[in-house]
Amino acid sequence: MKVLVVEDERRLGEFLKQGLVECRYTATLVRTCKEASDALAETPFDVIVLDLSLPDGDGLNLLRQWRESGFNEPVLILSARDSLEDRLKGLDLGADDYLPKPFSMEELLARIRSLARRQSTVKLTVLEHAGIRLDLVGRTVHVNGKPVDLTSREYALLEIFMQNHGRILPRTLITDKIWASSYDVDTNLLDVYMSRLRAKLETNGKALFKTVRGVGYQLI
Amino acid sequence: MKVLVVEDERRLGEFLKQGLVECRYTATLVRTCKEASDALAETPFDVIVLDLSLPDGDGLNLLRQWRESGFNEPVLILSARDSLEDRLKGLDLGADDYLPKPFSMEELLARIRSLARRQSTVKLTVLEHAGIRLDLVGRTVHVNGKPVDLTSREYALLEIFMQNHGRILPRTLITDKIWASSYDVDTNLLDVYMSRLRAKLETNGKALFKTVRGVGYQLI
DNA sequence: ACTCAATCTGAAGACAACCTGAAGCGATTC
DNA sequence: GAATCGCTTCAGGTTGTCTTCAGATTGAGT
Repeated sequence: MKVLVVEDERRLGEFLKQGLVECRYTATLVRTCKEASDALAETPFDVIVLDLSLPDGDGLNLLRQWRESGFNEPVLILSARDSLEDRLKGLDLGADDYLPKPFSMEELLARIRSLARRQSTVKLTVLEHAGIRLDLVGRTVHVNGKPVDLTSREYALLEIFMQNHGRILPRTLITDKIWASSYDVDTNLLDVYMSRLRAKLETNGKALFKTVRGVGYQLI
Repeated sequence: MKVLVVEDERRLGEFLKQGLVECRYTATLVRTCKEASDALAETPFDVIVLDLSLPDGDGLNLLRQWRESGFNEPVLILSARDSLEDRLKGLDLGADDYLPKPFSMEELLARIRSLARRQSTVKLTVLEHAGIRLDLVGRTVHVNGKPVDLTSREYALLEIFMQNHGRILPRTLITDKIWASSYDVDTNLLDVYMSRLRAKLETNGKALFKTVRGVGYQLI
């Protein structure tokens, strides 16, 4: 999780950076508008903490510039100006949050967590749905608490479904992911593997995978 | 842009709703946890404004429940409790913003805009109209929250109507898109499929598709 | 290097879902 | 009230999918 801190006052900047690092964020500290834009152009960040008063320009202008050129990273504004108008202006220019000084480190961290959570579509290590538990790290699968042995192909297939449950996945989309590009369209490998997955997972009789004729399959 | 307001105090609730409507949002006002969950299950909202003290439970528990069951709509908490701990708790339970009472309507609107803006980048994949929800990515269809199975022809037909709802679509325009150019004009395939779509979608009795004699059909 | 087991692959028949055309009935227009 | 257009139902035909099985391939252990 990478955070960019744009803050010209050295002591506050270092304090923020240290607090972030302690919470296992990767924090980058810059002091000017120019440095900030350069850093942003170079690598993507998950959250940006932006102070408004900067030596070479106004933070609000910088923000407007970013939004106009398509940067959509979540921005949290940090400011000593706490009039209502300032807050409104910041939010309408594309800020995602506005924290008036003075603030507690705890609250800043909570708000960063809130912003980051939304952004990252939550990189979970365990997928769970419809009684199926799939551990991405351990590569294990449990159905209703009981372990199930899957071969690597079967596992890859299930993972695609678990990460897209509810959606109807076209056959070509699935085969592209599992058999790379060298997939012969005339073969019925996918049918065979769907049959096996069903046999191993649908133990209690009720269907987990729905067939959509002419299109593909759906994990309900 | 749809906003769900969960607020039990009637005067404040109406005030919020009116303010939102004046800014051209579609606002729904509910007063209890149960009503809120029901509304959310039925249709998706772009932003949810949640008061913490509700007659039938705590807003924070409600929020936790939602997040655990996969609702990821942006939530803005509205609360008289403005201790730091409350704010932190709310944000870490999955709230996207926290606005202490008393607040100005202007600021609430600015924060809602900020939340909605972020959300709206992904929105184009779902068409919604007349109680029908059509997910273009997942290729799924829901009517009043309930999933409906459609064959590929039926789905293609519905998609045309959803992307042109309100318009009167000539029969030839529809058949050209679905049966390509090799469509025999003497057949009544379109009639057959319209009949099937109606049977599957018009469950509650009221007509969704209007026939325009001699011309075509219209999704109201 | 060899053996053995597990997994992967391709083919074929059975099966079921969907598509299609026709026919009878109902509704609307003139 | 006749004619046209649209609605609904049904059965045959087509096509996609399911299942099984045997041969090929891979990988681990000796």
